[in-house]
Amino acid sequence: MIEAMCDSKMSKEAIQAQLRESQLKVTVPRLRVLAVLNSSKKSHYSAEDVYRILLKMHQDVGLATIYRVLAKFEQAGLVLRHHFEGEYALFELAYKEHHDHMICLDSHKIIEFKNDSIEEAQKQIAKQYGFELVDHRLVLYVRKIKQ
Amino acid sequence: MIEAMCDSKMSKEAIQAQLRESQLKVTVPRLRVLAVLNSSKKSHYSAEDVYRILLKMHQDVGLATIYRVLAKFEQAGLVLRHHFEGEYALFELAYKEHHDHMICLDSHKIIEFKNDSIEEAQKQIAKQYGFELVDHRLVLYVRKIKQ
DNA sequence: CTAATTGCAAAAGCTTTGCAGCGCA
DNA sequence: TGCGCTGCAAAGCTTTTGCAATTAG
Repeated sequence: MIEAMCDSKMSKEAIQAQLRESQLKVTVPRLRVLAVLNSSKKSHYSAEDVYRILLKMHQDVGLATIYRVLAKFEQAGLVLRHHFEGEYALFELAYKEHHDHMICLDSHKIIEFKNDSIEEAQKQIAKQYGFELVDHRLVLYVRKIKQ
Repeated sequence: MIEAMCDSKMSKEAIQAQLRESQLKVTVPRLRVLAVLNSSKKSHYSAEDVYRILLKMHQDVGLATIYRVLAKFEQAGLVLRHHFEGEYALFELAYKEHHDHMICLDSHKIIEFKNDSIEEAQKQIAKQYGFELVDHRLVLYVRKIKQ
């Protein structure tokens, strides 16, 4: 079967390897979902996004399956789940370097950024309160500066 | 009519004033919702929380109304909406000093904290990218340190 | 071969909306 | 009095679940 690679940055073999490393069974739906997430079009997808993209490629996967696959991926640490706008979840591959997000309130564009001093400060704050930092979410809501 | 003050930190008059200042009509449901939000029990409530608390006090307000009231309050800047866990929204009064949140993954307790250097760094980052910071959400997911 | 995975449809949250009646300013 | 607010029930969305059939290892 010929699978359109969805403009993926990764070979099909590499994607299969991602699954095996995570101790996940290699199935057609999982490969298809990973191919979409790996595609270079954008990096944040809702379950519905993935569903529609696969529909358009005539590589349909049931929406319920997509939710189950994404949940498995998240559990395996392959994928991160975000709730930027609150109504629905967005997923992105986790293998990238850690980063936070900036969302433009005008264009709804998502920009990724990283700042070490903020990362470090977070750890310190958790420690101050007697906790260890497990994870965090930082989202900046911004607007283009008008001149 | 005698309104149980729901252990509020604010007098009924002060709560009415909050509404008038925001140019909102003073109605019974709005006063009741504000009384709950102002109560000292906790500071983050879901719409359902507010609904059930008012039920228990025999000061029922329709759930739909609570959602509409909270939306109005948010719009007026009286209330902040959070999506800590993603599934549902939590609301808190906005008049308090700005702060971020730390959530214990074991106890689900919500701890508020403030850190000026992080606040400042955020502004700088937005600026670097040609944006102005409008708002932000920082949530730390933590666990008690085990000895 | 066995346990895990899939697809479909149905159900389950949370939240919003339509509409008729009520209430604040 | 007039516009906005409320309640109820119904609808909307995203996400989850039950179940029988299919598939990976």
